[in-house]
Amino acid sequence: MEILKVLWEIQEGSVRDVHERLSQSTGLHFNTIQTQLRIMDDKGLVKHRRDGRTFLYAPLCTRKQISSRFVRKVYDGAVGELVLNMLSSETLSDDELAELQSMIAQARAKKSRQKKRGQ
Amino acid sequence: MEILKVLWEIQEGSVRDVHERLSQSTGLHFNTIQTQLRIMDDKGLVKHRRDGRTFLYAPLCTRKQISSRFVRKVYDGAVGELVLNMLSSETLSDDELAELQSMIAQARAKKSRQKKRGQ
DNA sequence: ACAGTTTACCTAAAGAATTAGGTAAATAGC
DNA sequence: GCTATTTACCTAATTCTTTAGGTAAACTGT
Repeated sequence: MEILKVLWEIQEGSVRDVHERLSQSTGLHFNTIQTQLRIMDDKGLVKHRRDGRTFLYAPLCTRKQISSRFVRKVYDGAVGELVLNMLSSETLSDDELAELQSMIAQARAKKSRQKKRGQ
Repeated sequence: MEILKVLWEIQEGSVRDVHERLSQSTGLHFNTIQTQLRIMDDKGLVKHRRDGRTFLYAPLCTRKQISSRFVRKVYDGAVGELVLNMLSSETLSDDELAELQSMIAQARAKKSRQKKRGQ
């Protein structure tokens, strides 16, 4: 997960790039990151391309995909329940809440347009 | 996860109870469920009490806790981002969206009351 | 009382995850 | 040209996960 987060941030990077950003916080060995990236590559979580002698890794899965998988696994897909849980347990700033409201309003508007078009 | 979901549903149950509800869908052996429950017990995910000769297991963690852990792990705690992602990628009915909106409105109202009190 | 069932408990095998050591080739600095 | 560094690649140890077999004790129905 930490590796993915780095790749999401830097878009693409070598083992060294990733290792540099994780070594202070995790203390993990260069080869550990290298092995993890290879395994993640095998699993299709990341991809790599050659740049001269070094491999540049890039993420293949997004936070969104991982989150969708989570919702399916834990909530059987009931996103509403997850959001409800998060609203009641996590700390959200008023700005964030306001943004969420407008996002939802947008989603509803879009939905109602789709419905109209369908009729 | 499947075991936890059963326990959340039935509150408390024996290995047999859990196994019965999972055997059709998973085909897992009774002892497999038993071992998993023991391991989950060791890890503090569930607890058990004796009822005569049989153990009754009950969940110790909630969906909410698991979700909070997920948000911390994947989003570094940025719940808003998760919700945004879910709104844009998952299918929510208009009823659900409406409910979310009112939940958020409630959360904002609560927040503004707290702010007022703090002043 | 005895046969069959249910249970906790013990054990373990196979596979995946996590970590990192070693090596040889390429490269860069002097 | 030679030393030091960087890198891919190979290997492996340790731990965790997932699954289930076996056993002995308790219990149940007859």
